[in-house]
Amino acid sequence: MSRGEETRARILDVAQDSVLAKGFDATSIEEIVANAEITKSGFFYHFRDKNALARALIDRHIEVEKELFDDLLGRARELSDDPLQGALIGLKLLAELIEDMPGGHPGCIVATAAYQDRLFDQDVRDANRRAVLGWRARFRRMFEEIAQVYPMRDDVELEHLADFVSSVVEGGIVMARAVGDPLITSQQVMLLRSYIKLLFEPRIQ
Amino acid sequence: MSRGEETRARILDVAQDSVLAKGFDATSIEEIVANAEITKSGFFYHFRDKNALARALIDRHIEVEKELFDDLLGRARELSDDPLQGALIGLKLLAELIEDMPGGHPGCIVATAAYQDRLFDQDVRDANRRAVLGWRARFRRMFEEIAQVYPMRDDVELEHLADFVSSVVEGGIVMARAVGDPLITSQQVMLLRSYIKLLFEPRIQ
DNA sequence: TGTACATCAGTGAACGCGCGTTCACTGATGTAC
DNA sequence: TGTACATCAGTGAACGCGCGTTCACTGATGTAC
Repeated sequence: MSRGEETRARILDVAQDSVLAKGFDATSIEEIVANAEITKSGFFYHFRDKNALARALIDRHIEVEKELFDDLLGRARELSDDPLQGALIGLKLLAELIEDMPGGHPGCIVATAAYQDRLFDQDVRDANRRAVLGWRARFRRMFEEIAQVYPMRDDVELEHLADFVSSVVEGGIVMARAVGDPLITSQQVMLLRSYIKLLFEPRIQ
Repeated sequence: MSRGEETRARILDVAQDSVLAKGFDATSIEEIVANAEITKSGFFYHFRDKNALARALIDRHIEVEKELFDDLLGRARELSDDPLQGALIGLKLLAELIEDMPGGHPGCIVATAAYQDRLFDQDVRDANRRAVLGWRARFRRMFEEIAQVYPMRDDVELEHLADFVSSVVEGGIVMARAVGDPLITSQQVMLLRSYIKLLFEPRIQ
């Protein structure tokens, strides 16, 4: 990583912290450059304007999250050949991952962008939309594999079910923040896991 | 309602629209007073400062949401004496209510406040916290009544389950906004309903 | 190996605009006698 | 019923501060010959 790339990454790091805590508009460039220890004009060397920063934050978020899930589901798949058990293990790993984050899940910039969309230009909104549709496709595949092996106990659309994963995580983050209890997010993920179990797991009785 | 109360309500109405669309900080007082058709100083007659507006928005939101749920669960209770059936009917009514909102659920200011909390003073954060804890208590009672009659198919905490209702709604709103498909929120509520059904409903087989 | 030039990764000062807030004032309505 | 005063619900002009953005410049590193 060159000096320029390092500075750029540092800007994104400190910007993300502030954006998640206060929202995009309330995060001033002045504040970002103070924390990143450069000058204001240094910021504008790396980003054409504030919108370009938003775009870069979302793009990087997509990248990081994709790697995280690849890793998580890959590990889960190693632990079980069965797609249902793999998914259940994956969700448990996800809950543990979130639980172990100091101070709770830092928040999702896709959610902040969703609640501030009239602020951003079409580019940013598109990037945001693509991120969510990417999650949908990923989890849909996961549930399709399960549904090929196990009958469903209730008649629900796999696409809605795929979105349910994202919903519960996003909602769980909002709840954790609102109540001030970081553990809520992982508890909610475990309830999602309970649903998947009841929906697909054959009854032993 | 006196003239002053009408103006105050009009200010809150237009402010809420903007806050949900762009976030609190990005909503200027200038913009609010333009839409409410008063002068800027008229705004400061009704609110001491911008924080007082945030506080009032959250307080009113709690009030409105409480009435909405009282009405909804009351109607559901009229349709069935059984607590489980009542809850399932209530969730279905909720999904329909959200589905019928033109342009989708307008969003939850508790969620925007959750993602911008460092902006607000302790008063506002407390109001926000109380709102969410109120929901928790309400849904917890609902699930306790069900659990007294029906055994649970999976061992989950009723408190977490109560939060799950809020999580799914909040997450569903985020998803609907991010994807740009207003129907997602009600679809997610129907999945929550599916979970409650599988979790409590006795098997017929 | 030295020189000339180009690119990279910034700096420092200045800009104008919009924002939240204040303050002195005002017309309309309500109340006491 | 009329008058005096108080309160309500604002108006209009001005303020200073912080913000995003621009622009001319600069030292360090890379590249060609």
